[in-house]
Amino acid sequence: MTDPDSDDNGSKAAAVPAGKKLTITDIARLAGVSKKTVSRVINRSGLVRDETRDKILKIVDEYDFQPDPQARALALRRSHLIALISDQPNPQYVVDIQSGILDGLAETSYQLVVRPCDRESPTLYDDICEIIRHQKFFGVILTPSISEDDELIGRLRQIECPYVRIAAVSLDSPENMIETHDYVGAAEAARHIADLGHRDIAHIRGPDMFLSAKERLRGFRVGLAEYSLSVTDEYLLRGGYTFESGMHCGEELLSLPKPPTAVFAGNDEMAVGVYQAVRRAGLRVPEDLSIVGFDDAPIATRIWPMLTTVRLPIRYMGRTAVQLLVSNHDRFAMEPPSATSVMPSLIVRGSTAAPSGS
Amino acid sequence: MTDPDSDDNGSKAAAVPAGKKLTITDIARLAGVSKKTVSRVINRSGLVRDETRDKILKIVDEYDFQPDPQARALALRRSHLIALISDQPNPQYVVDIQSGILDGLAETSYQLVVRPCDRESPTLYDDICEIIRHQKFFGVILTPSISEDDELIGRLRQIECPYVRIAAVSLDSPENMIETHDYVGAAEAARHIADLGHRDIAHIRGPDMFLSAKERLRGFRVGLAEYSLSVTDEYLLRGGYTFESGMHCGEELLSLPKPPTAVFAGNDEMAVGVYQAVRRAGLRVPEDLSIVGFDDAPIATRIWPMLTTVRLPIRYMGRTAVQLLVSNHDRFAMEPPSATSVMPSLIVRGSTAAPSGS
DNA sequence: CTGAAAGCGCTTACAG
DNA sequence: CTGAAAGCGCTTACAG
Repeated sequence: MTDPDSDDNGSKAAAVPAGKKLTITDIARLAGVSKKTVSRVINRSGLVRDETRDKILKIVDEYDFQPDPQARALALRRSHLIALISDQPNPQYVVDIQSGILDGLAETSYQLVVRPCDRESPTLYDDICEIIRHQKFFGVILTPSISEDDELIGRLRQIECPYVRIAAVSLDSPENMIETHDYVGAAEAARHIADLGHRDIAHIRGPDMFLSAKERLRGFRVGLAEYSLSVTDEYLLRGGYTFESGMHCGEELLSLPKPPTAVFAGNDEMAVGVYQAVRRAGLRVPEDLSIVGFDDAPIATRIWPMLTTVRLPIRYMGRTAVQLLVSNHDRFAMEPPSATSVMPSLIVRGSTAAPSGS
Repeated sequence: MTDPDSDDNGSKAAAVPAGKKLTITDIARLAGVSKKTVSRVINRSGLVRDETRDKILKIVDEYDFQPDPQARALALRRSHLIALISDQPNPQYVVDIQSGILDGLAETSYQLVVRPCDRESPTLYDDICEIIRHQKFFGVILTPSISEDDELIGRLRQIECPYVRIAAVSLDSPENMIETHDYVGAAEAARHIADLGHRDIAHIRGPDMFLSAKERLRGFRVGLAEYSLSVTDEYLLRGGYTFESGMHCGEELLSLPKPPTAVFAGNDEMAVGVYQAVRRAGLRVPEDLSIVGFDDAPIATRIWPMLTTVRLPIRYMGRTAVQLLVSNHDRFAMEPPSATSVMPSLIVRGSTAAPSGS
């Protein structure tokens, strides 16, 4: 009655209620040390005798003790919540990135919170900073195109929020970047098209807001240049990374006095739009027009003929991003990733062939 | 020096540091009441004089005070985290459900945590219960097919975790269900096909694990029965809700001595697989085979001809699910949804036409 | 190397 | 209707 620790069990050593979760106090009592020492072991703050540490770790393991996330967050003023901040329109990209992040987070106490955003919102920066502060997010992962927004990054730095940006080129110091080198994939696409013998080659670039649009165009030009080829002005169109814009650009290209024999679309959505334009014109892929996309979206293998495209290891990128983020700021929780840069690869399928004239 | 409240500001009323966030103690001091009274107002526990409440609310508004989520969760033993537990293979479904949930959560302090799962995992139930207990999730939202798992639901009840299940039919008491009535959509598909004059009608059903597969078959049969039609055994195939399975079933149907003139695929993925089979056989959609899908996935409008299919308001379902979940257990945070049941609708496009023989 | 005290920002009985 | 005390389960200076 006078011992506050023996609330629902008389015996001391066995004072571990079955269903109830242990606290750091229970562990301390079981190990015969103070809470502070247990805390030190859990947080690997060193300065604990090996013997003491081992004894505590044994008990922690035995009872599968995990510190309460909310209590910890309250005391540390920092949660174990990681937010994915994204304005990605491609659902497959979103799901793959999430899967990758969750792969990286498996077996840890970190949780993934999803925070889509809209770059058009006038209160975007304030909203993001406010939620980070209020929820005490451990850090955030940013995908294109919001990852390319330097003003947002400035705000994140200001509130000292750890972040990792996923983008086509390096925009930041390496510890904050996953680079996807879209440039390289686009150059590969160019070489493939040139190798097939095409000379009248078009490109439908993505919107200015996406750095990837610029990079894919740049890489494509470099790849063509290796064959002394280039994209002439009338063959260079601008789409919006949407199916509809791809279709319209496709129609425009096909209505040219001399239509191109091959087109590299900035992403698969637009590439599929070009298929549509080809069909509507009563023409065929790849006989009348070779098409290359970028993304390797599911539709690339659903459509007929299957789309030659460039693949990015998106799930792997998610895993790497979270490893980078966590290992930078909690080096005991996670190993740093072996590489922070990934390479796109060309997947050749049925939508590309030699031009029929050749 | 002797007043602990005046840490970085001498004046009392203005003792509100700019960047720092206010706590309930600050609000109490500003309002000249105790923390407990502020807490009562925030939690709407009544028993506060109107005058006092108004004064406090005014200050809460003025300083935009929001209680600390971790402190609250620690004291209440319950967080404001809502988990989406899902084994949905369709990325568009996942993204749409998430968007809907986030719509419902906008302007609240609830956060969405994503927890994909694998029904094959032997430790699935334990893993889910453990994470719920440890993170003190406010509640969970379940999508097909995991939402159809009664054993999991039993475990959730056991640990008293609030949940909402999204499923084709009612499997639970109404306060825990969003019903999607796949049955109704499938019956519509049947009527449409029958109306066009088809008599040799096939169905590719989904896997047993999905209740939706059963319901879509059931609804389809009922719709056909209204026209005194039925699906004969040789025209009833089983797929796996995947593109490949749809293609194989399509090939099987086309190789029949008397192939069907129309097929209702259990989802769009399989429907697109049938397109592929038709093309490989050198035939055409819809001239040689009419095809109807289910989902209205993005690909439905990308493929040629565009796919006649059944649409479910998935984003709306997500919003409704979260409204139901939160309003059931925190009636001040959210209004209950106006309806907990949604209806599928048939979208007629180019993949269906009268049979060529007619 | 280890611990007692105070604190993170809330809420829950218990008084009054 | 309102408040002082204790507690949720952790960690942070500060001692020793």
